[in-house]
Amino acid sequence: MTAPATARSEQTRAQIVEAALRLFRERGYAGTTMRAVAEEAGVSVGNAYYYFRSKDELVQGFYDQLAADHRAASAPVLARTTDLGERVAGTLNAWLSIAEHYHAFAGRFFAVAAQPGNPLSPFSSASHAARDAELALWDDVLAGSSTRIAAQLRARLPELLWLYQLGIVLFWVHDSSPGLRRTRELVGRSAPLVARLVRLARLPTLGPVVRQAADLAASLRGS
Amino acid sequence: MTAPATARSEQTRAQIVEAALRLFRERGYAGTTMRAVAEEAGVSVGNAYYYFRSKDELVQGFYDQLAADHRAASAPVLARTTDLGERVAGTLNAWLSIAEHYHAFAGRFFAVAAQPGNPLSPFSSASHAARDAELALWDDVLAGSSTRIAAQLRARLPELLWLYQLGIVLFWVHDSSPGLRRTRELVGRSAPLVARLVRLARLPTLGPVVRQAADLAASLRGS
DNA sequence: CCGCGCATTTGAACGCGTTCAAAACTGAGT
DNA sequence: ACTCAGTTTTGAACGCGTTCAAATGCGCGG
Repeated sequence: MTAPATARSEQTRAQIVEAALRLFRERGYAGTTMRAVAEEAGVSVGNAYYYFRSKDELVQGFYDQLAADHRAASAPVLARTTDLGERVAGTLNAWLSIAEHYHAFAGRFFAVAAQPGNPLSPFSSASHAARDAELALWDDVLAGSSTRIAAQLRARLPELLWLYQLGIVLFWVHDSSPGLRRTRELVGRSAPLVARLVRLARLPTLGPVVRQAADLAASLRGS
Repeated sequence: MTAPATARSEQTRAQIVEAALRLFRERGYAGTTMRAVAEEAGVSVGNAYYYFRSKDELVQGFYDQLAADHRAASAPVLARTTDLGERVAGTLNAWLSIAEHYHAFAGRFFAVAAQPGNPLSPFSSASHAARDAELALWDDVLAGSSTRIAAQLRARLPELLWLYQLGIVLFWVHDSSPGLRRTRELVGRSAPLVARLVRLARLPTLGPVVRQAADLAASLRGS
């Protein structure tokens, strides 16, 4: 954010964001110009740039909004079941439901986010608030589950599940099937598998492998 | 490619590609304009567009070149060892060695490639030749290995290893450590783990899980 | 009321990716 | 040599993201 908040500036900012997200949905990202956003918001182009450093930054709201809504939308399934597979699937399906309004411009969003150093990147320090919120959500998925989890793995599982989610998201971005059916199927098939792997991780035979995987996940974090 | 080949056109094309890759390396992708590429190649801007539909398409050569070079660079390690972990690590390290010249603009390349429908996407039909070449390489990594592999998994492993490679590449793109040290460490730690998981996949206890994972990998392929 | 400093707004202009009509080139056939 | 058709080349112009100097608005203190 490039400007400190006053009542007037907050209103202008909100108008711009609202206009942008509406036009992105209607026309796609590429089909929406800054001139159109400014006009729709009732401000000048330069004014839009006073508040947002770039067109790409206009989609920041999408990311933050998603993370906030994800937790709320996941609450029902997390309250209802202790089955790990169901909790994982439910949490992912909650995300899919919220995100579907934005599928039209998700490709652009993730393309931008994939660039190193970009504040929108899920791995960037600028996104740590949203990322931490997601990690906390996955921690809750695990905490409320009846599945016994290998001790060395437990601390790393929120991150591994978050990475799993990113994989689902990547698949979703590329999914052009009606109703995003293929992504939902992928969730339906992979979540039980994930739950099963988590359970199997307690097998003594797999102890060394689990330890290695946990160490590896830890090293991904190293900065 | 937008034009049929004649000797003259091949020469012009080559000049443009050469100029582009040189400038991308020197100035990065964003710092290189099409006007600069055209001037460096000794042609007009419009002429550059006669051969390449967009600035992004100029990096197609990078992708194709990588896939071709990867096989050649992997040959020594594949001839030397039958240990699966070593073959996997060697194959990935070969890629890293070839690709390092292009690290400066890799972020842009992958950002573009991540967009749905983009011909540069590793998942697109336009990239199937390069993708098939990579899959064939991973098949060779497995075929020349002494590790016994679970039958239901074998057919799917080239793809799974390719996806593993994409994960490494994604990490590499974001790696700013000296000499891309962290990526090399990731390879060094994950390749033995992968080899171990492949071996463990033969355990009867893991049979159902392996079958499920193989089915899942197959469904990722759907249409 | 005026002046000041800061916040907000403006819109012309800039640079860049890209387009496209027209010019120039090339090789084959008569 | 000329004509024709196809290929290659050109560079001005377009649209878009973005910038920035100047104008306007606002609140506070004297």
